[in-house]
Amino acid sequence: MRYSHQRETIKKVVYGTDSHPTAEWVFRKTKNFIPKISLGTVYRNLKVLAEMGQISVINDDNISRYDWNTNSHNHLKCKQCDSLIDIQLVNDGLISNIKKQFKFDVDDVEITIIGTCSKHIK
Amino acid sequence: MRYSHQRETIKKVVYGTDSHPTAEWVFRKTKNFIPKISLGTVYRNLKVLAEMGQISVINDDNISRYDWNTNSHNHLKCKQCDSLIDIQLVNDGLISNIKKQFKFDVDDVEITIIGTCSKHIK
DNA sequence: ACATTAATTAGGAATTATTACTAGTTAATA
DNA sequence: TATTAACTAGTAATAATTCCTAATTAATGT
Repeated sequence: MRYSHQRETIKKVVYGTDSHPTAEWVFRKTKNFIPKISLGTVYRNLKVLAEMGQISVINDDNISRYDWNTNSHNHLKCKQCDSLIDIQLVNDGLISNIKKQFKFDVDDVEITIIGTCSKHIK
Repeated sequence: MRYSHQRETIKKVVYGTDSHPTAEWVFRKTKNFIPKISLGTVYRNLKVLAEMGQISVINDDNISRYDWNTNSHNHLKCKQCDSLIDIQLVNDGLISNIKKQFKFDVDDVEITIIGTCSKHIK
């Protein structure tokens, strides 16, 4: 894998936010540093960064969002502001239970809690 | 809401499978009963059925899948065969914990366990 | 420094999933 | 049976993403 200024910049952009941005958002932000960058380049590099395990991909309402946090974690999703908030739920035993109960080899546990965040509870 | 033969047939098709089908799949199946049905009609009715709470929508890898089972439940997703298997995890206390810990009003908890199902473990 | 080369890019076309539009059809009601 | 508003088929439009290709560029050897 050759060095690429575009890829490094895209990576920095993703690492610079907690907002779980979309490709489009990363594209707009990266344009501030590389005005002629193309959207295809952003998509391609987000994909390779994910494949290299340097960022992770979140599947939110049928659009992909990206996250510098590659540790296993969970999300609160607020219906009002559409924001994703990182949380860490402890599921001791869950994985081994699943394995026993369903003979299912667990790679990852995706948990998203849908609701209303503190800012939007009236 | 007026009766519609198309909508009833689409509903029966979704209720007739455990496979969490895509709109495309429902379209193909429904064509066996109504050959001239259009894909737009399928999408529109899947949406209204979901709005009426008669089916639920699952967001899987950036495509929508539909489920007759509208009770809160969870899924095992096999990477090998791409199938979704219904399971019921008990999260006693999870919701009230989230509420306390994050001041977050929970509507729904989405849990998907990614891995390899029994058929594909070697 | 310079030439070689294979990876990478910009820009645009293509693809996929989904929604919107419209003239014609149909279920409900009187 | 006539009226009418909801619904449909067929197609165009949109949104997110991937693919394609000629030009550019990072890495390597000279």
